[in-house]
This record gives sequence, structure tokens and C-alpha cells, in this order.
Amino acid sequence: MTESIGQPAYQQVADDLRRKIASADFPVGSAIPSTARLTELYGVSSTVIRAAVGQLRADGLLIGQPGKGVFVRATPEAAAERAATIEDLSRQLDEFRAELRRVESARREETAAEIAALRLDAGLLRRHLVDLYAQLGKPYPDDGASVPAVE
Amino acid sequence: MTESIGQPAYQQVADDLRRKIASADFPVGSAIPSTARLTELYGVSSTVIRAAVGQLRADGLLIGQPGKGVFVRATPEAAAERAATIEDLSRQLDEFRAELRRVESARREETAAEIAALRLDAGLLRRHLVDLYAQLGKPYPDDGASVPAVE
DNA sequence: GCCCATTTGTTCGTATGTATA
DNA sequence: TTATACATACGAACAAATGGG
Repeated sequence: MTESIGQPAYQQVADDLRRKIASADFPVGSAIPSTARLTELYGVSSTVIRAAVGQLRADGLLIGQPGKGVFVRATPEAAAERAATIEDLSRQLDEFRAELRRVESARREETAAEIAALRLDAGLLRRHLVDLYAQLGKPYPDDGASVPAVE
Repeated sequence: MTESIGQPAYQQVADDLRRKIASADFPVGSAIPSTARLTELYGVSSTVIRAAVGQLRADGLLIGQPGKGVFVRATPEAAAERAATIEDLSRQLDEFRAELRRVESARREETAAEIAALRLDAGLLRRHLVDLYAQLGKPYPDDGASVPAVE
């Protein structure tokens, strides 16, 4: 690691990763290189990489999945700008999670009905998003790879 | 068999330190025991202490001064006041996704298709939320050393 | 002023556990 | 079962800052 600036290596790595995420060099949803690969790329130990990744993960930019990789969760701009109207969405999210928990606790029972209800909740939640997009004056982005719509 | 009881050592130490700060066992402005002393008190390695102290330092509860010590900067209540909503929502999203993964693995055989669709929808939902926040976002107070500070 | 012990901050190497594919 | 990858943990080394003698 070229240590021209008087900052710790893990901070330099974190800043560089942050920059790569912001510039879509590491797009949202993609996986960053593995810890071993990053140690080679930056020429530092795994501890430095872990510290840098841990910092970005604490900031909500990255999320690690054991056995899979570390994935870009959001851009620095998006992570730094979340503010209001969270209460409504947070409440809906809580309801969704409660439903999930209920389904999981009843796992030994027949599952088709619960899954159907789950899909219904997901559809309803998405519809709320559509409304919010409408209030923003923007069309709801269609990914094409989504779940069957719920009516 | 998810052992919800067994938390990592550094987390237990962090929680205990947080509690001692909240109960004024470690008053604001005072220094906590040194790293070497904490390793003896808790019976863990310096890595665990460093991780615990680092977590509380990242939360703004502690501030280290090389050559002197680590000092209590604010109470958990004061620190939680400014960092509340966004971190909560992020955490909920993380837990939500983790539970989704658990449900998926528990029912992989019979309901793989439904769960896969549900998981995909959850991922899309998350991305839409991120985009939505980016579009709704107000200018965010720049992070840096924005500490409430004991004025 | 100088030496030295203490303490934090940082980095390194390594090992074990666990989840995933 | 095997391989990959993250999370956690132990121990050690060095630099820099601080304060006492």
C-alpha cells in the first residue's frame, strides 16, 4: 500500500472502497472481491481489510453473507441521505417481519397458505411503494424479474 | 439450532462497558481501565477489548487519547438520541433478510419456488427503498466529527 | 533536557468456528 | 464431502504520545 498520505491503511482502503462504490465501480447488489483477493490487491493483511469492510458495513454500505461474499448494499449518497417518511415504511416493515416470524414458528404445519399470505403481504408492500413513487411523480420502475403481482 | 444466547465475547464486553457508562460506574469525563487491565478483568485477549472499545468509540461513547487513556465522552442515552432512526431501519432490514434466508433454507424442498420468488421480491423491494430514500432525501448533516460533545 | 514505563493506535500472522455452495 | 468465505479470537510487534523521575 502506497502510504503517501498519513492515514491508517484500513482507512485508506475504506475510502477507496467507498469511492469505488460511489462511482459504480462496485455496483449496488454486486459482491466486492473476497478478503483474500483484497489483501493481494491492496498489499495489506486480512485485519486491515476486515477493519475497512467493517467500517463500510457499519455505515450500511456493505453487508456480508457468510459463505457467499460481501455485497454492496447502497451507495454512499443513498446511505447518507435517508431521512423522513421512514416511520410509515418502518411500521410496514415491522408488520411484514411479524408475519414472517409467525410463519416460521408454524413451520411444521401446512405451508402453502402461509406462503400465499406472505406473497400477498409482499405485494401489498410493493403497492405502497408504487403509491409513494406516484407521489414523487415518478413511474414505478419495472424490473421484469419480480414476483407475480397480487390483486 | 440457532443459539440465540451465545453472543461473541467482544459484544458482551461492549454491552457491559455500555452498561457501566449508563450507570455512571464510568462517569462522563473519566477514563476507563487500560486495555491491559481490561484483558485481565474480562479474561479475554486484547483483540476482544479493542473490538469492544472500538464499537463504543464508533458510537461516540468513548474517545481515546494515545499515551493517556480512553475517556467516556457521552452516555448511551445522549448518543442514541442522534443516531436513532436510520440505524434502526437498517438493522431491521438486515434482520428481515436474515430471517428470509432462514425460512428459505428451512423449506427448501417443498416450497423452493415460492420462497425464491419471495426472496427475490424482498431484494427488489430493498433496492426500491434505497432509490426512494435517495429521491426523498434531504441534505444529510455531514458525518465527520459531528459529536454532541459536552458543551 | 533526557530516559523510561505506560497507553493508545495500528498492523500483522494465525487459528478456529460456521455458513454456504 | 470438499472448498470457499466470513466472523471471531489469540497473541505479538511497532510507532506515537504522555508523564514521571
